[in-house]
Amino acid sequence: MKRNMKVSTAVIRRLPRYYRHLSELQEAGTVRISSSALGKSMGLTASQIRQDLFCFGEFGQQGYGYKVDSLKEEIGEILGISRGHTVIVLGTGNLGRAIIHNFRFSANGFQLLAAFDVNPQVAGTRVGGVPVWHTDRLEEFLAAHPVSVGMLTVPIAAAQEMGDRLVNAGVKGIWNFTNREISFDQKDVVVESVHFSDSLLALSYMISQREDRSRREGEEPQL
Amino acid sequence: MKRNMKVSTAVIRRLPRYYRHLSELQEAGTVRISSSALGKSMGLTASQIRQDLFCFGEFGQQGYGYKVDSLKEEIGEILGISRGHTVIVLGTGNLGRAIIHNFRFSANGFQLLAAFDVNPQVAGTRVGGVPVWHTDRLEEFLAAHPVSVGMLTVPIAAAQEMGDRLVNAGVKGIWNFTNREISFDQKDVVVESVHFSDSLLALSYMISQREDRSRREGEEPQL
DNA sequence: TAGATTGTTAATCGATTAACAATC
DNA sequence: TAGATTGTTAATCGATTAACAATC
Repeated sequence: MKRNMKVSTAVIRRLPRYYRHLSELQEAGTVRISSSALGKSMGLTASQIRQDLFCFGEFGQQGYGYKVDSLKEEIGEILGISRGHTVIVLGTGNLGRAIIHNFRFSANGFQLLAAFDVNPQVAGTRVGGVPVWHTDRLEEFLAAHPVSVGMLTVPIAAAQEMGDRLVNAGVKGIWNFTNREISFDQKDVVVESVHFSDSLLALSYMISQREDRSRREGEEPQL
Repeated sequence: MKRNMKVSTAVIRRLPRYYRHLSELQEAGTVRISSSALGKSMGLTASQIRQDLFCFGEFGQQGYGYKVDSLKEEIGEILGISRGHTVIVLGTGNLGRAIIHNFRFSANGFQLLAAFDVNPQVAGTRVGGVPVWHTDRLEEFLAAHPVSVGMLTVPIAAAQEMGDRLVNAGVKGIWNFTNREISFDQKDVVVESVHFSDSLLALSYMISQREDRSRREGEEPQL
């Protein structure tokens, strides 16, 4: 299941997409799929899919393709879905609550252990079944529970400070939802940011391009 | 401000990051910055930044660097921030509400016109100052208001259908927060997806790698 | 002026695509 | 067996990096 090959970030970013598409195929009852069929449905080439999988091992059968179930399973393993990862949520504002309520942590191999908030009114309550602690007790909690990932949905001004507290207490993964880039000296800490702003601005750029194009085509009607 | 050059998606994805970093520099009162200083703070090479900007024009001065204010302004223009883009929100569940409350649409050049929900109890109310319409009246609304982007925070099962309704009514940009890949026949429609799942699974992969590495190093203590 | 830094072309590197023998 | 499709190496393409003349 493993080669010692350096896996590019481009490949890493595609792995969850494979996993998601295979899950959908599985739900639809599809048993086998070829690299070309999967590629067509995902907008990739068959070569690229085979090349990506080649980084990790051999998962198919010549002349047949891939079994949807087992390929999904294998990619899940590669992604670390069955490693018992744990996560805590920092900040139970609108966004924190929304993600606690909506996001299927367990479907992605994560157990959501607790949430934290600075508001003493909220501490001691539950959000979506998850206990909320006061942020003052963060280090106490981390000393007692192994936490893989801290999810940051705190105000932008608190982002780096909360990140530092997590990292100093040994958390290795930061899932950053604040619109602030954060960084750490420890080289073994991984930061994954979800920047809504970057996403919308990229969309803004793309639709602006289309607008210009169609305006040009409007001015110069097709020959 | 424009060349006719094909701009790669890699460059497009970096533009919002430039914009964000320049905004932070501006807030910090920084007046000028060189490509090497900006690169260092963003984890890019000076060459890459100059090459990226070269796609769009000349924004610096030899021997001096870039004026933070005007470079930010120019990149904002490229991203389409002052084009008067508009957006509506489909689905006022936890996530929709959270984004309506938290996300600074106007700071990204978007005016949030309305939200839509299938729940008749919610229709007619306001969320964060934004009027909520019943989804039945979506087409009526779109006929009366120019909408650049529809933001999808509906249940996964409704994603494609709501997208189709938006696109059939002329909306060109879809900001997709559902964990379902959606697509459209119209080639001038742009879909930008925010897949929380993909993001967390990529993080899961990366921390799993670190776990393996540190376990290996623990077993074979450094020579 | 001398020093710094850009704009821009050329060189390098890495990722994607193509090709095909192996084999189910 | 013949047909299909993988695993894997080689070729191509595109993105990043390097270099340097132009110039502020």
